[in-house]
Amino acid sequence: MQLETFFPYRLAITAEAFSRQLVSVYGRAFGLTREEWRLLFLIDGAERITSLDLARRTTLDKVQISRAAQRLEDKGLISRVIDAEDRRLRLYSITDQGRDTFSRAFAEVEGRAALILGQIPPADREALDRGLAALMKACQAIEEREYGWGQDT
Amino acid sequence: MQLETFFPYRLAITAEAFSRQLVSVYGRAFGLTREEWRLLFLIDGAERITSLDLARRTTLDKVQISRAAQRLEDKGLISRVIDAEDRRLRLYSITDQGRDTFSRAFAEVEGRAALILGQIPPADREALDRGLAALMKACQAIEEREYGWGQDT
DNA sequence: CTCTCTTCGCTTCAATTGCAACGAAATTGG
DNA sequence: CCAATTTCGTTGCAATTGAAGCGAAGAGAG
Repeated sequence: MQLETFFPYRLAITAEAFSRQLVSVYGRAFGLTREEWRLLFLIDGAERITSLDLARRTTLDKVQISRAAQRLEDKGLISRVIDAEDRRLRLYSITDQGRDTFSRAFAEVEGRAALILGQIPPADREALDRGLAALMKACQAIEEREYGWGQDT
Repeated sequence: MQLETFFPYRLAITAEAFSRQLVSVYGRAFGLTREEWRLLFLIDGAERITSLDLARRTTLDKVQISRAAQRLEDKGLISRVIDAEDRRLRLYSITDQGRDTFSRAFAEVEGRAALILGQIPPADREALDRGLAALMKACQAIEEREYGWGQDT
């Protein structure tokens, strides 16, 4: 078996290559890490959100969220306030500066993504979208099954 | 824009989820990291290979290769000898124990991958394969273009 | 041959990351 | 109402990772 033709390997390096392209945009031009980028993305879209929701909607754990949010706050892109109803929680919202930064970064990231995806013939692009959706569904099915079993098979 | 429907994000988390499934196999049952797994894969398939070739055929840099190979050698899975023709180079080869470990790990990994992919309807699986190939090609085209330009646009 | 320049692999040091423990706040059971 | 337990966010510490530097080996010019 050749490594290069092994499906899991092809998937991994392709996803890495694509991701690298986008990181080079929001990383270099806007100084954001991948975690910061994702948080900013969610907070921008949700005008007041708790860290529980952030954790639920990303694959980040609470420590990663705490540290990334800290950095975003230091940069003035988001603000955090203590929830009056449950004082253990923090409510996140985006600042004007954060909104501005995000919209500019998003435009560039989307442009870069479109540049790459634009090179793919429409039929292949549809195939990619379709296949990816199917794979994600299959992965979720397996993860749930494992969770149900509660052990490692 | 919803993060969950943003194509780059879907690609990233799907690839991560799939990869996590496989890491849980070769990681837990065989104690291999992803780098070690990839190196072992290549060395098993090539009965004597230099680190230059290993670097060329993975996305690992020379330090990652050096450290992963060190660990593989400590575990007795590979052996490294100095190339007589160019004494700066190391020649890697797999040991009997390494071959045995790899073949068992590979069978399990492939089984897990097949378990997931088997849940996908054949038509979607073909779409995935086709779309992924197209995306990889597009990424390579962009990377080469950048390299040609020699700068960051 | 000798001197310089490059390449390869390893090591060292700083930065990043992940795990576990902690304090603050809320919930539960009596 | 109060003590015990749970949950949330942060911090401290250890392990992993990345970047720069170093010695050994080879290549090329004179």
